[in-house]
Amino acid sequence: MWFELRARPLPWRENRDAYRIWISEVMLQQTQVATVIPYFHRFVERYRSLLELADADEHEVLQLWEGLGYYRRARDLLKAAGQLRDAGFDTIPNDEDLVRALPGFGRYTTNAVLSQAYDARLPILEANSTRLLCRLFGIDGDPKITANQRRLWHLAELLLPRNKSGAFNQSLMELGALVCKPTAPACSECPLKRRCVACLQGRQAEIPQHSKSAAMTKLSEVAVVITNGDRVLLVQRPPIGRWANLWEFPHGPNSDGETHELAAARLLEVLGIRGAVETEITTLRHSVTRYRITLTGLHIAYLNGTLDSTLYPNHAWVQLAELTNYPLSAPQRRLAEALGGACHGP
DNA sequence: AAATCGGGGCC
DNA sequence: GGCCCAGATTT
Repeated sequence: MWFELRARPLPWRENRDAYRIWISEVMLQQTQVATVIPYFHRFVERYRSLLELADADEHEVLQLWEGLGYYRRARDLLKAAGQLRDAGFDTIPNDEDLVRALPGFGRYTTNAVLSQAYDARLPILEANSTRLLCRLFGIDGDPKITANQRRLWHLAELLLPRNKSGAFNQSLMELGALVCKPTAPACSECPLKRRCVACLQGRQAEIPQHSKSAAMTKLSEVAVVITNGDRVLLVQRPPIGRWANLWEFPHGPNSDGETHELAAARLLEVLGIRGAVETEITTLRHSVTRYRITLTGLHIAYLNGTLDSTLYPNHAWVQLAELTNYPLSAPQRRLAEALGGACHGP
């Protein structure tokens, strides 16, 4: 009843179209409601139904997705739509096992879509309901650890009412988003205040406990060293992009007057690579092209230092000592160790 | 169990 | 600048 009174009039709540609910749920993964709303409008206006989406051009879908991030979500959306169309469906069917097997449908999204569209009696657990349940039941420790995940999913299932499970699931999230907020929860207006362990004990600020992230050493600049046998290449980290075998370059010619397509080709040539590497070129924004380079059999190390150009072919003089203190991920560390002293120069 | 994928909002 | 957000997939 709290939900019926206080629920926000969100665009995907206008009806119970499983297609629209699906799009909204995927967009909402790791993305806040306010951010999603304009994207949702544009998307469902361009592709009004599952069948329209199934026939869509991937490049166009990705363009509509620009700014949301996690572009795999958009690709999986298209894949799933195609699979459903090929199987003869014109919308998301009310079939848990079938839907769960589609790309992009994990436990949360499957249950969220089917409960909202069809009142399927399936529990959900996400950021808002996690916070709410942790406080309500006084669950200590990091909610992300496996044991607590199991407890929380179990609770979500236990609490699920016989009917109207869709509204119930959404009310958990809505209450978490509007009242049981991460900081400064509005406990005075919470319908659960008399049954909430955290509220009764005044421990709202301590629950849920957030895991302490690893200490990070600050970097002014970062570079990458790639070796293939006796060939070594030093590449400056691009201004955007993350730790991975991934670089992004702006469109158009670089400072040396060569196109970045050519620069990428030169990079591969410097490394003496033919078949071992594939490049995948995607246009994300109009200003950025992404090159995914699969570095099979190559060694990569990451290191500190300031560089002033994008590509430095054949630089073997970089000191790996500069690697110190940066908390490399496990695969990065393995690569760095495998590289060993190969980069020690004069 | 851990790593990866991102961009925007907020304190 | 660090943390958070309607997670899924891969290893």
